[in-house]
Amino acid sequence: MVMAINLIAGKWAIPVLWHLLLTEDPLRFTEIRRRVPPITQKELTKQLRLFEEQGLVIRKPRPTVSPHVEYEATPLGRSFYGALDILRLWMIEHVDEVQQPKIRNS
Amino acid sequence: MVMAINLIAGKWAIPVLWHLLLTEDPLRFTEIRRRVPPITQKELTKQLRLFEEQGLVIRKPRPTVSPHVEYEATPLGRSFYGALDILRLWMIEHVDEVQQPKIRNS
DNA sequence: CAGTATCCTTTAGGATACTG
DNA sequence: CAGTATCCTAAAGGATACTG
Repeated sequence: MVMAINLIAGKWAIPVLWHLLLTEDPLRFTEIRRRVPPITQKELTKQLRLFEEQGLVIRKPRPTVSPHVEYEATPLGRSFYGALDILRLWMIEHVDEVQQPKIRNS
Repeated sequence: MVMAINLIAGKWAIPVLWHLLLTEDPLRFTEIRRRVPPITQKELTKQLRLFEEQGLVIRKPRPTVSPHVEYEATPLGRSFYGALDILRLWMIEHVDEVQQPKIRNS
């Protein structure tokens, strides 16, 4: 459980993965960046490398005339859709009941 | 979705919440610590305060002869059980497919 | 276009000592 | 027993400049 949560920990993990799960098609680096503002190049690169290492996402360089790189969820990545969707539904149902902590104390 | 994940982000959030969800009974501070090693007093206090602020857990001081404090999941906290269980089941099913990243790069 | 490299600030979290 | 307070280190993450 903790391991599963670690996959989607980090500020940008869910937004990035979610966009890759919402489409059948691969997305280009720049396109992901456009859909997940305001993520920086550094953080997007880091997150994609991490997903790739973990096997949730596959990287596909396209050495065409206008060279670019596409990213796509693997079957393992796609198997995570249900868990994310449960979290999404829980949030929709309970968002109003959750109190926002003044400071995430320290 | 991101909001839901933030509730259970942090190193000790899931272990602490899970133990409170697995029992009907309130748990004492020291009992939680015993079940979630090796959490420090500081981190357990911080996490419980955070859950309390968010409305997932309720704090019940018992001013008895041997004074102590009990913690219990609220109905809102208990409503999170399903989401955590999905993550648990996903992990059980896919733990072997996930590659451990060498370094959680930076 | 899709990255690296570097510098910097903020936050998380551990260790330890102390207290009503 | 159930905390605070303090100090410290490590990790996360932002900003910016550079590159094959």
